[in-house]
Amino acid sequence: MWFQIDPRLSKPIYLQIVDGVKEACAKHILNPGDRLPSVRELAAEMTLNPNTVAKAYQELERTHVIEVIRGRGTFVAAPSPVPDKEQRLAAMRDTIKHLWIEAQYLQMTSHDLLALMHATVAEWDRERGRERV
Amino acid sequence: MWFQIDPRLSKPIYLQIVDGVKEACAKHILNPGDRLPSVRELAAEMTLNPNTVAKAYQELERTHVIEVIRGRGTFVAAPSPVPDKEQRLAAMRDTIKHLWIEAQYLQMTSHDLLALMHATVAEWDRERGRERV
DNA sequence: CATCTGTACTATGTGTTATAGTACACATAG
DNA sequence: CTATGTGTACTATAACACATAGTACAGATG
Repeated sequence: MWFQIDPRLSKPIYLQIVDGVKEACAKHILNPGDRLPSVRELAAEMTLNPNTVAKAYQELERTHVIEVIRGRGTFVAAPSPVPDKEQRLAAMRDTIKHLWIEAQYLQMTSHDLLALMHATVAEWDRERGRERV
Repeated sequence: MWFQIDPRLSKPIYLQIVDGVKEACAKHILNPGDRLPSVRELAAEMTLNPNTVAKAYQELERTHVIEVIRGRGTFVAAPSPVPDKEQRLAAMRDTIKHLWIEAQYLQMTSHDLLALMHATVAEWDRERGRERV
C-alpha cells in the first residue's frame, strides 16, 4: 500500500488513513480517477475493522479528496475549487505560528527556521517529482 | 491573563494552557524568573478545575518551560540546552510536510507556500518585538 | 500555628476511538 | 433473475482521554 498505519501512535487510525491518502495524492502516487481499495479489502489487508476504514473514507469524501459511487467504489477526485479556503489558510498561519514558537525553544533564529522550511519544502518537491506518472 | 481558553475547541483545555504559556514566553510577555499564578488562582480566574491547571503545569515542567518549587510556586525557567533536539526537529519537518500537502490542496505552489511562511514569520517577529520588555 | 504552594488520590460523567456483528440499498457480472 | 461486491447505517461493547469534584498530604512562609 502507499502508506502504513501504526496503532501505537496516539493519532487515531482513521486519521492516519486520511493523511496517508492525502499524502499519496499530493505526491501523485494516486491520481484523479484512480480507484481505492474497498472498505473491506483495506480493512483485511491492514487487519482493521471495516468501520474504521469507512470512517476514514467518509472524512475523505467530506473534504472532497475522494468521490464515492454507491455500489462501484471510491475514486480519487479531480481538483476542485475549495469552499473554506480562508479558514484553511488561517489554520496554516496558526501552524506556522506554532513552528515559530517551537523554533524559539530550539534556540533557532527566524532565519534558521526559514532555512529549514526552504530545505524541507524542496525535499518534498523532489519527492513529488520522482513519483510522478 | 496573557492567554485565553475556549472549552468549545476540540483541543484539550490543559493543552491550551500549555500552548498559551509557551507562546507568552516566546513573545517575552513572560520572562525567566517570572512567577505564574498558583494552580488555584488560575483555576478560579478561568473557572476551571485546579486539577486541569495542575496537569498543564506538570506538562510545562516536564518540557522545562517552567520550574516548580514546592510550597513556593511555579516560575518561568531559564533557557537551557534541549535534550531531545533531534526528535523535535523531526517533528517540525513533519509539520512542514503537512503544510506542503495542505498547500497542494489549496492550489498553492511551493513558492506561494514559502511566501506565506516568510510573511507569517515576519509578522510574529514584529509581535515579539512589540511585547519585549 | 495558619496559610499558602504543588501534588496525590478516588470517584464520576462525558466524548472519542476502535472493535464486532447485522442489515440495507445500489451496481455489476453471470 | 441470482450472486457478488460496493458504501452505508445501526446497535452494542470495551478502552481510553478529558474534565470535574472532593479530600488529603508535604513543603515553604510569615
